[in-house]
Amino acid sequence: MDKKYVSLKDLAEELNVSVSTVSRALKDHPDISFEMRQRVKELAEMRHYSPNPLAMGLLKQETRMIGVIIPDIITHFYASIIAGIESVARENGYFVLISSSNESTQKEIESVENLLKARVEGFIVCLSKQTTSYDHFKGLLKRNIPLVFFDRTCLENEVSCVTVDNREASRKVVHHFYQQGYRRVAFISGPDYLNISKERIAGYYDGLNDCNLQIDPELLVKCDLSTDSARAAMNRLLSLSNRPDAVYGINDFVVFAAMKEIRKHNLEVPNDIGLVGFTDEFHATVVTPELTSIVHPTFQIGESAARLFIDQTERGRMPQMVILKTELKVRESSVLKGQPR
Amino acid sequence: MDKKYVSLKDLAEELNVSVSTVSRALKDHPDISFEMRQRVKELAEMRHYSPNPLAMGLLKQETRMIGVIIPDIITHFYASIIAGIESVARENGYFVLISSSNESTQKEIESVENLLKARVEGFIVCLSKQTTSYDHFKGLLKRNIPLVFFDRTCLENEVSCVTVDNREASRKVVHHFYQQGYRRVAFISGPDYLNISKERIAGYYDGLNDCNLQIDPELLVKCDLSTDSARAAMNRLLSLSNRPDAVYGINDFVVFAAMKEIRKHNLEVPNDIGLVGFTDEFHATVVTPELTSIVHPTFQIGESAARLFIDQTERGRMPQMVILKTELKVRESSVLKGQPR
DNA sequence: CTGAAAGCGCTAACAC
DNA sequence: GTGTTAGCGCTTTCAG
Repeated sequence: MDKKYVSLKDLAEELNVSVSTVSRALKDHPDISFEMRQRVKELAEMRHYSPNPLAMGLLKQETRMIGVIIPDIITHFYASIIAGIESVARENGYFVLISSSNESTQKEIESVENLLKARVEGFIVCLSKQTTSYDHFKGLLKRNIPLVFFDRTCLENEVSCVTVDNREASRKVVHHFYQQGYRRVAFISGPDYLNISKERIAGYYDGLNDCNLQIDPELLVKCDLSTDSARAAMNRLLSLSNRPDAVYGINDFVVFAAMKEIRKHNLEVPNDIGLVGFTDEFHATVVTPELTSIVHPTFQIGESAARLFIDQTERGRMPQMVILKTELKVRESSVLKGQPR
Repeated sequence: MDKKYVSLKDLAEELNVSVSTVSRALKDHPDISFEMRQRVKELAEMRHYSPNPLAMGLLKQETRMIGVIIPDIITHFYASIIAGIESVARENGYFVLISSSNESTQKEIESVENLLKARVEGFIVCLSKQTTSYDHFKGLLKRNIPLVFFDRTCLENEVSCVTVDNREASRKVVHHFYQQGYRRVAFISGPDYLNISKERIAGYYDGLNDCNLQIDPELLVKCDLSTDSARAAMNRLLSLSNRPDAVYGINDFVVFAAMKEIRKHNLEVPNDIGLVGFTDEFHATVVTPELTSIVHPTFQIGESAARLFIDQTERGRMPQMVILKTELKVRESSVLKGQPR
């Protein structure tokens, strides 16, 4: 099989000039005569020349590759963020190498190592839900390798992060429930060490306080974000002697599980129990009743993360924090059909 | 900023030997003394040496990168296939570069060009729904660049393809409807030039014939796979003087749209109209009633595609066709609650 | 205005 | 056993 790509050398030979002349001509170096530039460019065009990124990378010590580590790629939330990252990356001439941690710290560490071996220039990461030790990321910082976290973050003081106004969002949810006439608002949260859990819990409390609702520890339950544990959490709520009349879930996935559990108990959404989710995945509009949810600006999260990354890599910017606004999209699952109680 | 990675040269200098000695020692070349091998390996370990893939790629003219082009990354179907591709790729030391066509032929062509510029070794592709001319892929074949299609395929005689038993699957759907007592089975298909449309229509006819149901051209409607056109298609069916009592959709997405339209007309699933989808995305179990659907073995599709790719690249295998089995997962949307009619 | 040469990190053929 | 050298494709001094 013959060579697949033409090199500068090939062009040079064909034109009977040196490689360096060709190289310069293609970059419009002023030293090169106009005529020569024309000739070179013409031939390059004709032969479909494209510079070999490997050679460039080797020379410049840069690969134009960004390593992205996410818990998984099949959740709409992450897929959509990746789309955002990709779009900014592409605009700036970067490629994206994706690696899934499958929510396992072990695989997350491996992902870092593998991507490093591939010589990515830096990382954009959403922590696995298991991860509580951050040594593998501290190592990157020590080596001055650019790093950006989104959604689930850590080391916030030293690393660029992109999140949403989790606390404010949660507060809005409680307000909304209150306005609809719900009075016993429960929250199904995630693991305590995750920033998103902490922030959303804080906002939940804020909201309860704002509305003069009593904080009842029984109404704050936790799950590990899996379907099973979400169901279990919902069951705990349903078995309370004084069960909630509204449930807010840390993400839509959890809420879908809760919804099924509620139905199993022959209770009805929204009249017996109001329901609000977080993320607003596509499915939110597919379920019946349609799910009220905090809209996560997923694509923009990706875009912001990529932009922070590039700022850091190319312009040496200091780490910064970007907090995006969310919005409560009210649908059927939290709107009382009868008169508000 | 100092150098981020240690090179063979660094190791060589530290050990006062030549670069080639180090290189050979690390590969357990028999020429090198056992003692030297030990010393070299030890230091390499200590310094976290990892070979520079750019240098290797330049030398060997290979990048170990696979270009993957998909209509989009946020649909569960594609995301899940990518996960499959990635898993096999990783096992075999390949990286995956993903590029979305956004269902546009133009962007598909650009994706090919960009990935080529990045020097991917070959492609795994699912055609955009717009694509009817295949010149950009023929070009790859001419240049002997490995190519594998999945799901939406073309050039089947010259290119490796991974699909599912579309025809058989459709037939099974019609049989199922028939057994449940449905008699006017409609099919919402996609654009005619797509292989998946053709094959599923063929199976739909097969099924009707098997069951001695009359083929009524009014019951075969087409959409461009968008929500809007799916809704329009469903509306056409609902406005028929003799409307269908069962609807089969070319994918779940289309069926969700149809479901909404049915509800708008105050008809009930499954009693007024039975519903079956294709793909079995996660949402299938989230909607009410839960959706009966053909289970698409998405992860395996990805795995197979990647394996075909590697067979072709590394073992020079001829193009082949892999057809995976599907299964009908019966849920609520197609099971009559009252007595079968 | 253009060419020669070095070097990015690595391997392999060829010395010795 | 180990070192030397050339070369993969490219840019960039330094010469001329």
